[in-house]
Amino acid sequence: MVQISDLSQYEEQQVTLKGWVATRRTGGKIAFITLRDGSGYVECVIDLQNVSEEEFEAAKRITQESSIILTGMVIKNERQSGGYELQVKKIEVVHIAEEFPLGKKEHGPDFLLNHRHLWLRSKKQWAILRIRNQLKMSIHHFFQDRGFIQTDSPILTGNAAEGTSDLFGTEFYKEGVEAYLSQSGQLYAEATAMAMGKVYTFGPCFRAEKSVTPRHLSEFWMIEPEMAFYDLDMDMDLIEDFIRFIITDVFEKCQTELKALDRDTFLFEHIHKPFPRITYEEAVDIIRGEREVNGKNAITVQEEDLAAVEAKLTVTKAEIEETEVLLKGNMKKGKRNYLQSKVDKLKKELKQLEEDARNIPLWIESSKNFPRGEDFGAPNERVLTRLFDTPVMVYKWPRAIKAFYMKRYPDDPEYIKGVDVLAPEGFGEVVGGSEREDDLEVLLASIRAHNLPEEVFQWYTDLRRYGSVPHSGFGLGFERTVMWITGAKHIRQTIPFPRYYGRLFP
RNA sequence: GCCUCCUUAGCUCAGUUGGUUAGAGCGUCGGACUGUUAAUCCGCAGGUCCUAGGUUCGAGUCCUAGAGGGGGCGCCA
Repeated sequence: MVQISDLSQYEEQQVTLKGWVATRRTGGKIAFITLRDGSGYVECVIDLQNVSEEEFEAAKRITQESSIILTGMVIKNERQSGGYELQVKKIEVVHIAEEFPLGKKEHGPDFLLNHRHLWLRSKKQWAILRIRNQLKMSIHHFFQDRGFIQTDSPILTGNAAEGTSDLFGTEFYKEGVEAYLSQSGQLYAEATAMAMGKVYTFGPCFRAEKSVTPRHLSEFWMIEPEMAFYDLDMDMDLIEDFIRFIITDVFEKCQTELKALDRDTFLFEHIHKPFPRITYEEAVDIIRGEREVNGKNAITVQEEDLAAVEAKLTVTKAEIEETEVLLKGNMKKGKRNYLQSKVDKLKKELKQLEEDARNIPLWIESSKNFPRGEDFGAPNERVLTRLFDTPVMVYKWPRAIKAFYMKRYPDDPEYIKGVDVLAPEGFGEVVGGSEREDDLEVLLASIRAHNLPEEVFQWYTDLRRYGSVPHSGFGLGFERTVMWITGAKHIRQTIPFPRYYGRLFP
């Protein structure tokens, strides 16, 4: 059996392809079927000169997503997107599909999610899931090549790493004692690092947050490396190498997929540059417009964005009106369809622009009045990353807003040795990391200060009793990274079957 | 949890200050077409206007409640 992705090896040869009908167009004596087999897409030409009358008639009855086996010659044809087409000689039908619910016309998000099991077959979802696969392999390659041991944290745990409010719990193990689905494997990764040196986990995380947003799932995957004898600077060096490697590797290996997604190449063109490292306090100055970045001011940049949105709003409105006037006249059906779809598209853009025009002023206010000492909100992250071409690393955070296990600066104990990596183009946080507190007494005090139950952290504090060492690690949200690389507008597209508050099926 | 917008045919959407028999495109089905790539031509079918109340001579349109969905914020990865 030949895969579509390998067709270039079979030029001018006869092959048999097995797959599904992605699209089809029939004529009187010629028909076209775009066949997909999971490895790729190929246009197949069914010419009455090459097949029997019966087969041609059968071909005309083949519906979208029917499963078929085609035998024919592989012909080079520059007009086709893959460079090759199949001149069909024989058609075998495996199954004629019922009317497929997903057509060529655009669909709403809820309809698509309800048909996720079928939506996966569409070209963009195919491309995203292939990039997801490549990203996973690139991550493993990066760590494996550097002597890291892949390890697994338990998925069911008695430990709540950062509070219990957003955990899924069950009383299965002992009456009155909650077991939780893990929200992070970090604490266990730390223990494993003390045994193995450098480790990384790649496992599922669960958050019972009722957040229904384009960036949240209740079930997602996270990569959490943990390294013994690493301080924050070494951690940041590793993070930078890591991000640059995975982005570059995916970019090199997934050209076809990125093209199918119309992903612009801005990210990939700038990723080789050094990532700026700024402290929290410097970042606050930038957000509030009190410090400039390469001559760019956060407030004025947003005001310019708003002006641009408003200008575009006027232009779009005029264009819609103009097109609607045209539509009132007489014209051919094809022309009408074209104009109608243009209006639909413009109206959709208009909605988005109106949304932006409503929101940007709120974001500007949020920037101007940002209260020093607090954690960044989405608008603050957005404007900060808006000023850079590459990911930006923000380190040295106020102790009060970060997790209990992060190490204090010995000479500046109100700050901790933590880093957030914010992806450019307004994307926001993809990595959070820190050097861990390795002093037993300081750690215990921190656990108490956060009102966490000391008993369940007994084993964790043991790591500071038996050969405590400086160590660091970080966490990378896998779906967030897929979203970033693919440019997907919604995190729900980055995992085959997304789970979030309100969705358990399919 | 808060703010905001939406729910009309299988899908994406129109539907004017409340007024006869609710429209379009796509898709399906039937037919025409030898090179198509969402958008050639002709024709058929397809609707409890989200649900429950209310106002009115009359409600897809107005009011109230509920359900579902989108976007923003918060929480975060």
